[in-house]
Amino acid sequence: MEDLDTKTRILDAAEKLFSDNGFSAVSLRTIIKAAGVNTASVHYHFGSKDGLIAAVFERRATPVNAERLEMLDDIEAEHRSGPLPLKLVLQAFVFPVVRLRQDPKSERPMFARLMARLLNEPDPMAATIVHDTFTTIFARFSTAFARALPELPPEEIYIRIHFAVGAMAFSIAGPHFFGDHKPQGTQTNINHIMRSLVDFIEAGMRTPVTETVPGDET
Amino acid sequence: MEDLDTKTRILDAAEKLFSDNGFSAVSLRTIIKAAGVNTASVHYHFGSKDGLIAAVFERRATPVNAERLEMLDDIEAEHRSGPLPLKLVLQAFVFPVVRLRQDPKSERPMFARLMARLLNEPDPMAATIVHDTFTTIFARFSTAFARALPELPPEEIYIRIHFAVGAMAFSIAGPHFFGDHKPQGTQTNINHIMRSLVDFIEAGMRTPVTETVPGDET
DNA sequence: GTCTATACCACGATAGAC
DNA sequence: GTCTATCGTGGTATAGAC
Repeated sequence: MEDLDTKTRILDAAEKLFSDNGFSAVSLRTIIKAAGVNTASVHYHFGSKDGLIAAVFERRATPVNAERLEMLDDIEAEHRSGPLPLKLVLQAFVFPVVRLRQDPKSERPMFARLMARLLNEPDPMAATIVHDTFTTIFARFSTAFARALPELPPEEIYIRIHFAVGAMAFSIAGPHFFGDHKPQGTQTNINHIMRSLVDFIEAGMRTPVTETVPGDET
Repeated sequence: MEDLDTKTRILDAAEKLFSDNGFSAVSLRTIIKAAGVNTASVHYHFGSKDGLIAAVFERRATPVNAERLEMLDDIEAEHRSGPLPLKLVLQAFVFPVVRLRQDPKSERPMFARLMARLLNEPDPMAATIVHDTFTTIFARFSTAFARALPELPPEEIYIRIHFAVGAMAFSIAGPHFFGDHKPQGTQTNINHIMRSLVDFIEAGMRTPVTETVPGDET
């Protein structure tokens, strides 16, 4: 664990710290100490803190997105015509994010928390990273959702994808605010939560649009 | 606008800056300059940056939560026995958040963005603030949802509330990552989005639980 | 009680020696 | 590729003026 090159050691240390505490709460000096490298090495290898964040994220996002697209390819191959099964599309969207488990001690996979953190980060740099690593995913799944929900107008699908992403991100990264109100026997296992999430989103996606009320134009 | 007392001027300036840029991106020195007050006055009146964040948030959260509870009281008064209408409960939960418009220039109400920012903040201090200002709301609405969905087990309601909150927070505060994929004619009006959100959540909440798969125990 | 001036230490970033 | 020194800015603390 200590014989890896500087770059990897920085990435590993940063990944753990960022997923646990968020980006702005973790200083480069903390990462440097945890990785056991020199002060300036982060800037040498990654240019800036933002560059490091992007590198940490993209290292994991690439295989996750590849798996998402593979699963979607399989679904589309088996349903060349007619509507796609919505549940399968949703599973292809959600499950690969959770599958990658780097830290066996943690209940939730690091990449999932990392992604959720990035999605909720107000910093415009985060938005750029998200946009760049997810445009392909967004485009491919948008059309897949359109094929799974042929009666839903594209504008509504667009909005509902955002609801779905928000629900996913929050339930993955969100602190457990109301643990003191948690009913006995609540499943905190991430796989159970994600399956519950897929059911929730599926129903939300399927619901027909209600007629527009006057006075809503932007 | 300049004759207000120091405390209010700090709160107003901070509220605007925080909702636009998030908390960590805005320095106290920026707030101080915008408010035209002295460097130390923030610490005098609010103790710390976290104290200021809490004060900014609670000033708006109090009336919003009061309105939520009023609406819920009305619903419960009209349905003394039997199940509550889910849609009305959801509207009581969502709409007051969006109603408060302090900044006419912005498309989205400041408090809504502020709340969403706070919900997604990794800092434990944010979790404390959220917990303190929302426990009553969470408890009251939990039992209301249980009355609206008598067949759903409490553990599932607990989880689904988190999905709902995540969807709401993300669609309010989330940067518009994929504006370049936005279909023509998409409604960006906050009232339209929130009504769409209520439909989405209602369907997600209503969907029956699927049987548990073995190997999911935590 | 309210406000002001000033100082302190940690942070991200950079330049230049090795 | 690595290390050290240093800069500007951030949150914070406090002593003292009104």
